[in-house]
Amino acid sequence: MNYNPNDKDSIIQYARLLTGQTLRDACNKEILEHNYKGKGNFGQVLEKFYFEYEPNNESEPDFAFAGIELKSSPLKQLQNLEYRAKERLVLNIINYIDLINQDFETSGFYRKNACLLLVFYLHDSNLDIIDYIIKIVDEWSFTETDLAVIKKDWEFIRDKVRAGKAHELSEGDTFYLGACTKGQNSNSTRQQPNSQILAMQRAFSFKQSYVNHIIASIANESIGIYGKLILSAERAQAQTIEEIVIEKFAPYLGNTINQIIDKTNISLNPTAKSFYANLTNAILGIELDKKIEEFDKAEIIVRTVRLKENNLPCEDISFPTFKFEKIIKEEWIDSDFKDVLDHKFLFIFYQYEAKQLILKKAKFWNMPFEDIQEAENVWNETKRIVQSGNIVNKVISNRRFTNFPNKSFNAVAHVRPHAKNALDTYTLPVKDELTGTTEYTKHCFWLNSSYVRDEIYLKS
DNA sequence: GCATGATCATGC
DNA sequence: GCATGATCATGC
Repeated sequence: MNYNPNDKDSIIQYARLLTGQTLRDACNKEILEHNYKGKGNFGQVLEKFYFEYEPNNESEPDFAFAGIELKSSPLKQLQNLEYRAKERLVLNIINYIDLINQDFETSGFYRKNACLLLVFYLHDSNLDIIDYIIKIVDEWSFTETDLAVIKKDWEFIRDKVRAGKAHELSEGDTFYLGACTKGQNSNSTRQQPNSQILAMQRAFSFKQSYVNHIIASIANESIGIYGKLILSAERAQAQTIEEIVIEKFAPYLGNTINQIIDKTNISLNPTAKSFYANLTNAILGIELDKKIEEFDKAEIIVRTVRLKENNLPCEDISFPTFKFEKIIKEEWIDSDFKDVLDHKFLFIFYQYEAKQLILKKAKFWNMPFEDIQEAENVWNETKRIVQSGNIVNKVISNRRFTNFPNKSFNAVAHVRPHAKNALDTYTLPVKDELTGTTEYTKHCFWLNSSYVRDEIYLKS
């Protein structure tokens, strides 16, 4: 070995030598050539052939004596050549049985991950993993403020498992630390305490955006201009992000938009671009040109909804368009639609009263388990329609009506166009039988306005 | 007044 | 040029 596995500085110095190299360059060539058979993942090869140890038991850090856990994770490169996390950073698998009897400070999660040695490599699907270029290597541990948020996330996950709801866990439940699914398919299940229902195997993980902030901090680079909601670790220990945000909204509930503008002492043009986003920033005390660090790290999707006097949103809630060719190749479990529904949302409701918009409610929300199953039905039906080649149901005065699941198909979501115009299309994998067209107006999934009213606005 | 098709406007 | 959040238009 070229380093001392019991000495933290020695481990980190040795790890840093990886920067700019590939595993093929950095590892002992004879050992690698004799033992690497083109199988395994990057992390395993890194452990075996660079650090030259066999993966150890699950509950202790990889370098137990030095208290360091080795983690490697892929990067992608943006058009402007900056690096971003390609995916979430997966930490230890959750043992549902053990978890419910733990406290955060003495938990397996914290013992194992309190100090991480991070190795980020540039992913390239054309290359063998031992030819990936390693870009960023450094030790990292939680800031005090983030640790307080993560502790609350961890406790939320533990308490849900305690309640016998491990099978209902969602990444949208929590802010920075998620319980991500781990395993090839929905057959990767485990027993859970306090329920007979088998639960998907899950692991603690940092959300992809959170990993970007880690990368920025260790690479000392900026990924944007941010304002903070939480100004001290003490605040993060005392209150959740949710409580802090709801508290900031409270003084403005019942106010008209003009009253909010007056109170926050900002100048906003109501017809301007990101008017509602600016108003939200003003209420939260964030400068208008800044992104909100905590929301970004937690991948919170903020949506402003205008309600009619009868509580029904003026519009349904849209999501990004899907590609017809892609959806037929996806499985639900790793589909884009499920991914977005596994996020945490902040809904901000304004309601028309006597033609004035009044701030009524700010609410954090993530889709309940049973509704995600409903959304799955919509997704499955959509995939089926695309595969069938029966997109168009009828054409009436040049308007083409489709067979995609509509509002009466499902109480949660439906599919509708979402395009620049009717000629803004994606290619169809199967030619449409009725019209013979090989491309179709871009569509997306929408949350039904009635669902938003009943399940998000009206439910306390 | 709702359901569904169609489109706008901004920012990256 | 396109993705995204938001909104308009038409017909029943």
